Amino acid sequence: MDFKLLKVDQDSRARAGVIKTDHGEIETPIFMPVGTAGTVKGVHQRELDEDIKAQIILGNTYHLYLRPKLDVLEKAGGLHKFNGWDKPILTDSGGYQVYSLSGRRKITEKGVTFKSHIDGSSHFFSPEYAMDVQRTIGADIIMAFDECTPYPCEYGYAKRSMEMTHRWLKRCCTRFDETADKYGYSQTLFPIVQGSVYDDLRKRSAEFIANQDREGNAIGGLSVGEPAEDMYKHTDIVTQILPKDKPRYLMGVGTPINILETIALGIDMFDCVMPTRNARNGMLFTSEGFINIKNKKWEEDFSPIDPNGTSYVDSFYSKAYLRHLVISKEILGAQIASIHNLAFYVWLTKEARKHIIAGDFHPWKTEMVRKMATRL
RNA sequence: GUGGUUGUAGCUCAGUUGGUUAGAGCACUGGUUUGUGGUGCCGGGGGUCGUGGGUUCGAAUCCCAUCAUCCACC
Repeated sequence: MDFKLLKVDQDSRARAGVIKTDHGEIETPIFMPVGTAGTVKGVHQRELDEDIKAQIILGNTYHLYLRPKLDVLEKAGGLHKFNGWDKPILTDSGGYQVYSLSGRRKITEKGVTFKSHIDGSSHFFSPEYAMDVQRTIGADIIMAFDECTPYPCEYGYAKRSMEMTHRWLKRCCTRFDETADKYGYSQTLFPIVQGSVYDDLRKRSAEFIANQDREGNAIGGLSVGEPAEDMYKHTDIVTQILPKDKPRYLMGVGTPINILETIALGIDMFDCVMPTRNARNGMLFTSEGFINIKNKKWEEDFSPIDPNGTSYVDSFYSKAYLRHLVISKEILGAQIASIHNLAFYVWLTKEARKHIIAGDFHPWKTEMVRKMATRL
């Protein structure tokens, strides 16, 4: 993997760059659609590529490991071959599920024992095994196995958890470095900064992660319920420490406003379930604001979903029809809304990049943030 | 025609030996969802308890009549 920084904004720390992988280039800042179980829910690979213009998607280690299971993925020749997506894939390590499955798992220094949500069976992930699993899935970018602390989280726990995540990271790096790329293309490992909402912990963690000198770095443990101001503050602390010549990935973020604000702080990569999950529930993001398509006021609005939208669904389908589909829980409703929202998210990051390069990112961002807060 | 069953929110139904402004789920309506368990979560509107009488301090609840419903038998 290779990262080239093309331009840094004069009024903020926003950056435009290019990540090169064996599965193609990624222009940053970039939003990465989440494809938990090897599929971006409700979206065809072709739509992802041609309509949404996604440059990289996510897979989830925990989910893929449980289903279809590793032997199937290995026989398929990796996730790219299995699902037909030949652009880059990043896998989350399962660290987030350690957080979201609390109650079904037990964390020790060795690793995490967890129970499958599918059949209740017990499984164990060590940092080493999380590397092996992600290599087998065939991700281009592999994430370190971490503990994502909840919010709120008391200082003592946050500190101990962060220190364990750092020790786990060492183990991840060792295993990653002593194992080979699996399917003939290069794989890389991103470490993750933790530290909850404590300035000194975030600073320490960012320094530790920076010192590992991997090809890219991530910030985790945010967007777990803390106020947006805390998210910005800690992203700010961390991006001032992480190396400038490597991509920075803010995990799990966020709303369009969160994305714009943290691009300004120097973030290059984002992922979030919001555009797809909220799409399934009728929330649409547009360049003029957001829409709850289920609202009665759209019942007889036969105008296009989003006249400014970049995807074909935006002009092809009307608000009234989409409202009908979402309310009727028709599959097509989830598909149309997901394509729309993902196309918008990718457009938003692409547009940010354009303005960073053009040199007018700051005024553009200020105006966009204002619009994004508008309920249509 | 006779005997019985059931009538409570748009739908499916709870509702104690009679006891405050009659509840739930779904539907409707508004908000929310941040490294996805095809979801959660929070709020709101909506009922002359089939109808008409009666008993009682008090009736969805007990009594009578009536209408509707379904079942069985002539």
